[in-house]
Amino acid sequence: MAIADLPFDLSSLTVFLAVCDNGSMAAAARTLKVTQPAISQTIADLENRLGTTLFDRNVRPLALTPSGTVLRQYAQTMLAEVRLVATGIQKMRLGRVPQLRMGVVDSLARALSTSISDFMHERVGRLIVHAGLTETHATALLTRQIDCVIGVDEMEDVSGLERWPLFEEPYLLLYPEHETPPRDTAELRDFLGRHPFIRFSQRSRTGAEIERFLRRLRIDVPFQQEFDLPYGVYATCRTRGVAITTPLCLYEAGYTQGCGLSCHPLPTPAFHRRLTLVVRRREFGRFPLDLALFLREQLKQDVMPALGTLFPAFVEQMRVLS
Amino acid sequence: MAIADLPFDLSSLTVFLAVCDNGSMAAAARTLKVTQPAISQTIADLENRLGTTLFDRNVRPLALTPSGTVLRQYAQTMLAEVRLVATGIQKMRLGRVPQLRMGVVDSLARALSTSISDFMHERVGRLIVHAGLTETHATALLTRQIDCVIGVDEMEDVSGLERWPLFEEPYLLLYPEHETPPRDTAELRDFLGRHPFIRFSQRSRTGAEIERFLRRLRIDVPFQQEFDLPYGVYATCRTRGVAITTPLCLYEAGYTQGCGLSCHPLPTPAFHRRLTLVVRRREFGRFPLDLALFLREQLKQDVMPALGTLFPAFVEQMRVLS
DNA sequence: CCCGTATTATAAGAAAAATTTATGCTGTCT
DNA sequence: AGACAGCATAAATTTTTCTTATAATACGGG
Repeated sequence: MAIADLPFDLSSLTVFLAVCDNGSMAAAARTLKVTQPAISQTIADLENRLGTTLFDRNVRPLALTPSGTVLRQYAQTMLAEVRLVATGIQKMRLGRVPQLRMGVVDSLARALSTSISDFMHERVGRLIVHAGLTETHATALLTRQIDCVIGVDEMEDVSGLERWPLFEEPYLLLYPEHETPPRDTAELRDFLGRHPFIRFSQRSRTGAEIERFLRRLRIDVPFQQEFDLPYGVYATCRTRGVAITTPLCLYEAGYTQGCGLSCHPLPTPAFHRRLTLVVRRREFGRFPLDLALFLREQLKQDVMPALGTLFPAFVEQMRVLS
Repeated sequence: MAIADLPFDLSSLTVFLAVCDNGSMAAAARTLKVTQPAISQTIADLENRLGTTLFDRNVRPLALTPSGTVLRQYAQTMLAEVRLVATGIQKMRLGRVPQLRMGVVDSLARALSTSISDFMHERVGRLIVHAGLTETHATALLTRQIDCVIGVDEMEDVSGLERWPLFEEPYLLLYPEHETPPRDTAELRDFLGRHPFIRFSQRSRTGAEIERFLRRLRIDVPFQQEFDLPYGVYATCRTRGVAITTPLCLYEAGYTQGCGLSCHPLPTPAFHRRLTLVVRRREFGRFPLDLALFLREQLKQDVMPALGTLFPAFVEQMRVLS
């Protein structure tokens, strides 16, 4: 039984309008592909619930009563609104969202912000972008303070999320260009021991991954300074120090050739950073898929060429994912 | 299963709003007096049909998703409209009708028209009154060209109608006051033979009933003239002729004492005319009952005193019915 | 006026939907 | 870590809706 005590239901209204439009219950039954008694009983039940007669059965074709005439108007309006509601919800499913709050890691702000703005303009009523660390974004996503995250996926063990891989890039050593870079793990350990190590915040996934990498190589590096933003790490290295970072981070920080710093691959095993679009499952229809496709295209068309120019030694290791 | 393929139904919307308002499915279940799984399954089905998630179940209390927020607005509006529709139909049930086309026999036009106008003013959006003969009204009622009839019931054998008896009055002989009225059937036969008989249209129930009455008494009267309207019969009698009519017809025609005509009871058996309100069954809720009660009151308060003054010999035979 | 055809109403049974019962899983708080 | 409240799910039960069978009624044509 229906939980709610309602004077009618939408199915009954649909049947009622079909009878009005077709001129008889038998014809309405044929149109709706059910039997004629199904229509007869549905109309009788509707009349019972409304407490009034809707059709005059003593003439052929059926005639509407005054109550029936009034209900017909209401019913047409109401069913049109049902379609509007469904269409409105479906627009959201198909990508149109009224408000989107997104967390973007610092390293992508410069690379994507202009093109993201264009993409969002026709798809999102209101866009709110939070720059910051993935740790903060992860918490905010899980507590529904933001709706999606672009960054290093900090929530691989969390269910109920959708993930769209975007980009993969290698970590690299940033060092003064007049130095001789290390060629193996032993030389790297020695090299990092002889230079101040500037590291990313441990609250960031990137910083945490770098620490894990060094522990795997049994390199215990006392860091001299720690920064949240890629620019902070880069600017300090230009004064004194070395860092482990990525091409995108450097691109974001404004790195140029001739800035007095060089980039050197790290010793194996390969060590990469992956950027992912993360949203809660099934809340925005296909919007996240569209956004991911768009971001990949922007990375491929705009960002990759710029990175290729700046970091020719790393081109093979930077990939737009799918 | 519901015949129509709809994106949702009103019951599901009601459940959805109850969860929104109560903050949890368990609380909504208590409010709606069903079990918690009933709510859970209803919401899941609604989400499936809309193709989007409405609640985030990974936090407590439940949080609405953006789609859920949008649907909540729509749902509140739509259910408010359902109540409006039901109220609108119920107003009709309780007596408020948008348009009423009524047939009123000629003999009642003067007696009731002013007070009917007042009564209808607050109950009927648009009133259309057709004066005329009951034969015409009966046909129009059965073919839905008019909605109710006040007059002599011409449709006693027709089912599907509601009848509200209003008034009963005697037929009487209208004759020149200088004549000696007949005292029995034989004298009546002789009397009618010696005077021109002015009769009501045979298309009217009143005319037909009078003919039947005379045939029962084996009085074969060649009529001189026939009129549709009571006034036509009355005016002609004032010139020359006699007629069988009723107090209300005379009242309608403007009969006054001193007009040169007198009224005489007809010989037994008693011969009465009954006026009835007739409508098609269950099309106007209680409106017909209200109208009948009102008409009876008007007949009692306004018409009966006037008739009592004009026709003192007939007071005992004129009755407002119930 | 009668007959044939189409339509509507109704009873009973079948099928589908909705709800309940039982129970396991998950989130939150202490 | 444990207790408690809430949500999800499977299976059983109940209710609703539809179908089948058939009778009653309206209408048009002969």
